[in-house]
Amino acid sequence: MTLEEVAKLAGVSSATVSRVINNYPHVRNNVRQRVLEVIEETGYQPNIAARSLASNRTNVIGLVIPNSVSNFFTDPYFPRLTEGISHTCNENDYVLSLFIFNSQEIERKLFPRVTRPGLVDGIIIQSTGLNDETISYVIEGNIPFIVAGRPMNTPLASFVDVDNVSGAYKATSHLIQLGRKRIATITGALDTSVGIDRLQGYRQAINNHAFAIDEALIEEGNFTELGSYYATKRLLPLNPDAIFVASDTMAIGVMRALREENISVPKDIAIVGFDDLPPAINAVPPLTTVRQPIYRFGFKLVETLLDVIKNGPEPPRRIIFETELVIRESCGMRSPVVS
Amino acid sequence: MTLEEVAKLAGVSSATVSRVINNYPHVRNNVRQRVLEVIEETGYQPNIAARSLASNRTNVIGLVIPNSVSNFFTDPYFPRLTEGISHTCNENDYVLSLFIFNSQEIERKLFPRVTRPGLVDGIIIQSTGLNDETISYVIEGNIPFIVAGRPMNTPLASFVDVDNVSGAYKATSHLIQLGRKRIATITGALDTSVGIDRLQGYRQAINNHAFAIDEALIEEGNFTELGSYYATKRLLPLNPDAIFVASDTMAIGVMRALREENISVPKDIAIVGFDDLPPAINAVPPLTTVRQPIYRFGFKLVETLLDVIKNGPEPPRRIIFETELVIRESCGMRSPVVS
DNA sequence: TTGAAAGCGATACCAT
DNA sequence: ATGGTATCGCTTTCAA
Repeated sequence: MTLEEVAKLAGVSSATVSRVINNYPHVRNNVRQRVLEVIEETGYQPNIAARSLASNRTNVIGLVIPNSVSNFFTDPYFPRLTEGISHTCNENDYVLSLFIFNSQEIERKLFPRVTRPGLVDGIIIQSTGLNDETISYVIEGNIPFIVAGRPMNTPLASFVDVDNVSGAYKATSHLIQLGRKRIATITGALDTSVGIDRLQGYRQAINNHAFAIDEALIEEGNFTELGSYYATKRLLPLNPDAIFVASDTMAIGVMRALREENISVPKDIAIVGFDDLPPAINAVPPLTTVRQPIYRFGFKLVETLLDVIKNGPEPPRRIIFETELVIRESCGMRSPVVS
Repeated sequence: MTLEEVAKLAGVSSATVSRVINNYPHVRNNVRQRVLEVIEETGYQPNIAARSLASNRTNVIGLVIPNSVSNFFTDPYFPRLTEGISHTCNENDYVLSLFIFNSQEIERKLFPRVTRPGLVDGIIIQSTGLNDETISYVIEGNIPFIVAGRPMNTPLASFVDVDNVSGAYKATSHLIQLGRKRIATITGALDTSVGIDRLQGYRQAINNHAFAIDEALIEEGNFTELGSYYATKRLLPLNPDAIFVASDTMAIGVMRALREENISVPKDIAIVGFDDLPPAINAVPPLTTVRQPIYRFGFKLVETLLDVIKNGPEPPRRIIFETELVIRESCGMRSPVVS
């Protein structure tokens, strides 16, 4: 069943059918009705490939996960983000294609295919921070794109991010205000902007409250539960009384390590995480954390990308979401209301 | 840059360039070389939409998550599965499109779009068990498809599944052999084939070992951590000494509930989970569980779907993976080797 | 408001 | 082994 056949059945030209399908204004109402009836009866569906070829738009956007994003499958952050992206695509009648590059080899080989003409209208690329060779691929590909997370070394790129610095600042300041003195941090991977920014927020908070920063209390994590578990073990001999952990997933690992050593949270060590994903609520004790609007983040990525596709890359869009400290029990201060 | 232009630059016809690109045999070697050089120099990339239209193949497969799959964003099972699917698509030069339907309303509205001609060559659809109206949509769509998980009420569909019955049987039998007498189970959602099959395996094991089944010891869960947390609270008054939990994610919720009540695992209550995902290893104590080959599962889904696309739906393919009991500490029997 | 017709950029058949 | 060309099914001018 093609446009042509529908046109014939409705007794109009294929151009008119096309107009009806695409909701063009200047079609007489009874003609529109007749065409819609035929479409209904025949179950006609337009051929997407033909439409793409003729219109030079695919109505597909790609989500690219570079191989350097190591925690795509272990951190619930990404499924949640993907949900927001997918939902927003649906609402805009776009299709989402997923490009996950498991290794640098695959990435090198396959990346050029992502930017082939007639495949996608634009792409969302997960930021990886330093060494972002992926972003240079995209730029070469000469295709509209937007970065999820602050890209480094790429001043002209549009991106959506949360204010990781201020989020980490809030978390750390909170621990300071509760009277903690030896506040450690387990960072994210420090070759990512997220990891770097959250560490910077920690440093600023410590500095602003006139403590000296003890570099030994800074342990690099890698956004995994296991990594932070070991990082905690390394920290314990230094007797911290609080830890700001750069993700909820990592905070779970911290709590596991502390439980093994019979160290009480929050009495002996207070914990604040980052993300506010389900593991935070389900932790024992429930985790105080920095909430970021992940779903809206995904929504905004798509919305902004569609804007870039439509109106061009200039000027670069820079969208930064604020975060919110969610106080539960792991920081030692009971929340005034149950959250 | 188009085929035509490449042809002109190489001094051959567009048909020949097409042959070179698609690795046809009968092209003289020096001609092939010349064309490849021009492609290299110009950075030519074929237009996917045009190719799809002309060849009537898109080289795209769709992954459909019906709205009834409620745990897509909370269970690490799905990211892992998606990884396997994505990787296998990459290897076969296919693109993966993701269709997540968050609500029945969206699903009804959007499903017909998935099967529009020229969009995908075939789809993988996550099974939801009973009331699989989604699968009937696919069948109506008249497009090659394969079901992830055993479909119910759809005898003719090809599918890939794991042997959930025998997996649950192994888990429950293990608890019996360890001398547990009051073995409860927290099931998956019982409107899914996974939930039903794992419960059946539990029943068979109890029956075969000449216990009577105590229906009160069967609590329905919904594959979420929180759901099993509450299910556990409901079970405790019945004094079970073991629980077979139908997923690792749910087992985490069980352990949380037990910890709150100061009930020791495995001393007071032994636990066996299902899946063998990272949370199982990271649990305290490490979780005995039924391992299923999730990544290979994804691989096989794609491989089989490509076979269906190529060779037609008949006869229906039925692929069932075996499972393996992984003994850790939550069942009360120390593993002979550290795993 | 509608129709005719020229593309869009490949593939694949038919010749040679 | 190579070229010519019809064709895929739609969109989008242009003219009426």
